[in-house]
Amino acid sequence: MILAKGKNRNDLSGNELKKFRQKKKILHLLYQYHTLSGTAISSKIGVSFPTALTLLNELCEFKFVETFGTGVSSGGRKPNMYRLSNESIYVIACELGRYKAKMTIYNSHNNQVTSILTFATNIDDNELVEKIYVNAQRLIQEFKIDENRVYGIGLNMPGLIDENRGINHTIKNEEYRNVKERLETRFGKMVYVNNDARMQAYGEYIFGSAKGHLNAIVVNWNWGIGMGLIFNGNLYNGSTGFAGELSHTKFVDEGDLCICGKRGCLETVASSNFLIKNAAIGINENVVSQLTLSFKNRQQDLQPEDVINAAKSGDEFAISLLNKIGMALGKGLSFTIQLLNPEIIVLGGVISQANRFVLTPIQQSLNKYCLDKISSNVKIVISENWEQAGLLGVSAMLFQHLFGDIHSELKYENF
Amino acid sequence: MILAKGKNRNDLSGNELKKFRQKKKILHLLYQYHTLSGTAISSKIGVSFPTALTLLNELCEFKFVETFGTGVSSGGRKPNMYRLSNESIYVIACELGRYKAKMTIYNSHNNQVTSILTFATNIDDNELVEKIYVNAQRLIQEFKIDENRVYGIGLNMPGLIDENRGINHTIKNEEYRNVKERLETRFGKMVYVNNDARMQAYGEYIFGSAKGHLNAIVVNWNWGIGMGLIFNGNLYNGSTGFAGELSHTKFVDEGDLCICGKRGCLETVASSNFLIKNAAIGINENVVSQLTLSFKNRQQDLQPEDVINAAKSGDEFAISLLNKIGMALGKGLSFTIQLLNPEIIVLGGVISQANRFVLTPIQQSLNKYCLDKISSNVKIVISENWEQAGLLGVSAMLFQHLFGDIHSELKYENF
DNA sequence: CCAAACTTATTAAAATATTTTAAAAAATAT
DNA sequence: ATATTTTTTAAAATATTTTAATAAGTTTGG
Repeated sequence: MILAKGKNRNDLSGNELKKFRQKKKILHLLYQYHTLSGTAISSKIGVSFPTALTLLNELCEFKFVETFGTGVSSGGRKPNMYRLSNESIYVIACELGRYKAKMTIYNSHNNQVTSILTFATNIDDNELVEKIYVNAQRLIQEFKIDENRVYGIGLNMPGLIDENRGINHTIKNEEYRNVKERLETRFGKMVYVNNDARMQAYGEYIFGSAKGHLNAIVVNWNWGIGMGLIFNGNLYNGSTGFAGELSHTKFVDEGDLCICGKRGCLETVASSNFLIKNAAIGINENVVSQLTLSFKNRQQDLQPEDVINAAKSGDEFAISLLNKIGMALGKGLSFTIQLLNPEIIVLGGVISQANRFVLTPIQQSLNKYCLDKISSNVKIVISENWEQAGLLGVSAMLFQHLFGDIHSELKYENF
Repeated sequence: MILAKGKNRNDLSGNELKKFRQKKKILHLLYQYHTLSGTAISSKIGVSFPTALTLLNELCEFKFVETFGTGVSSGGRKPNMYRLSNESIYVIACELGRYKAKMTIYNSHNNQVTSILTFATNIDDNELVEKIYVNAQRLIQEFKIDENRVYGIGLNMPGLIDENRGINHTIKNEEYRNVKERLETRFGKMVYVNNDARMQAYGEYIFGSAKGHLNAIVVNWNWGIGMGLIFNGNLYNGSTGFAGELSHTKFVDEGDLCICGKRGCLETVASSNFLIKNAAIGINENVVSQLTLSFKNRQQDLQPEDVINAAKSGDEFAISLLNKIGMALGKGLSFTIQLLNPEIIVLGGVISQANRFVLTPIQQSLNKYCLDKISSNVKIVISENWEQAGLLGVSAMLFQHLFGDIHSELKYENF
């Protein structure tokens, strides 16, 4: 099932290689633009119309591309439109959380073609790769996907990850760190691995609230403060995969001890940690609040969602706690904005659900700490489809790699 | 003098356009790699060797390219090497400072082909464009440059600049803000305009201490703290051209008033402002120091260089002042490092000349404020050719645009 | 150290592919 | 209804790639 007739990619002759590249370019264009006319394709890949048609016909023959009605014309014959075939290319997307993984399969129109499968695992699970393989097989079989049409596996997971080599340095057992290589061996397909916050950012950029904004910042606001950065329309990893570690910068001189070992990190004053810790203190001091009434005897059950819900029903104590972490995150964002001058900041994660109870104090902080002419141009919004952002991001990234725009081509036996 | 024989770029036929693009690609490759063999070029632009040779011969005919000896071989005939012709393409580079402008001309090997001309002007000078034109003509005539071979003018200047439209929003008189358009009209050639700190950063990235480092930060450390950012090998402007404004972030809660109107900006504690202000205070208090001896009766003459020189000769007061601004900048850089995980930070500008007197306190700050696993990978170095960085940067950027990698092609009547 | 075997580059021709041109088809605007 | 615009198709013209032969080196083995 390949773009060039019955040959190994490694011994394509010059012209076959040329056509192979052109076809990949066409697939990439169709992925990006959904539908295109023959004329549009010929001009975009820089060949004449008859040549473009020949290439398109061959792609149709192999079921990668199909015609899709006619397009609009400004006075003249309507053009035939082409799009990627609905069942041409699938990718498996997997998101690994602290205790469980989510998995689903997307087609080249970024439509989910299976349900979302969940299974228990974690980044230090030695059986991780095997579990991913077994569960992928379950999805493939249950939903009758043609396995030969599955061209890659994308995985996002917590930790410090080298995007190119697909190594997760946070995994304790050194032998299991090379996640990409191990998955590639198990599946025999292309694999892409990156950090969860960054893939959520990419998902928001390609499909979500940051769509169309070339310079965007996406915050995963929860127990930590993950940050994904999009610069000039590209995902930014940093030189060793640490970009966006705002969470562990010092904001309070002699502040609380942070899990990272330092004191007074932003995370200690602007995340769920602060929320729960200070809610507990208040409850112990019998502050007037719903939270005191509900959680006095079961503080260990208190979750960030509970504080948010209390705030939404008007609880002043909960509101004041959210106000504090909003101000604190706002201060952190103000540095970020001054340094990076983004178009948009998208907030996701549990705390973002507090909506105006955090948006207002964030804005107050920006007013205080930013130059007006910089901060007045940045939009701060709450993500609308956070649950899928990470899966969609990893799927989009995989398609980008498959179509060869990012990595050097011919590295994998695709198409 | 064009790549395609005697035609206007706007009515090139399909195949002529194709060849035009291929030739531009070859020029770009030769600009990047300096010399290449025919085989290398054919594989890099994706055509067969005979085709590449045809293109190269045509480029040689028009004097854009020349053969340049033979290359190395690992067992076989030595290849003919090609390079850009020494006198094929020139660009004018101009750097506008507070009170004067510097100008010179580079060839496509980034060699200066004229002296550096200096003339008095400023960003609010209504005669700016005319002065640039007149002085460019002087250089062209004095050094007998073929004016038809000058393909563009690059200008870097202070202020908030929209790179694409070439508009400097900091210019007071609105009618004179569109610097790019006005220069293009006057010269009839391609023009590139951007902010000075960013062009210095680009210069350091392409030719200087940041060469080869895909993620680099370049600091212009003087009265302000300018910052240029390189991400994934590309210059980053931010969404409205404000990227790198670390200088005006709040670092001291109730600090000194800054020129920006806010209080306690980094600039008030980490720039020449702090140095001179606090040196003056010390001198008034008759602190034991060379500076007191030399400047007691002429404080208005005190320059940052004087403090640096005093420190170099062992003056403890001067050393302590430099130590303070080093610690302060270090704190600012630690946020930047945590957020952006760069490979290298290059320091330029007057204060960087204090070398170890500032490098040591900067490092101390990083140790205090950064996670070790992030900061341990970043190199902090002093620029080695700061005086030319801005001119070289703008010249390199212009060549990138000329060869069509960045902007859409055919926009200008080049080649 | 020299000749034979092996590489790699260049050139010229034959084979193949692409672009151009022109004509037909299908739709829109006047 | 006719002229205009745009797409599609097919043939002719042009360009590119392949192939094969030649040239110019390097390496190896006697």
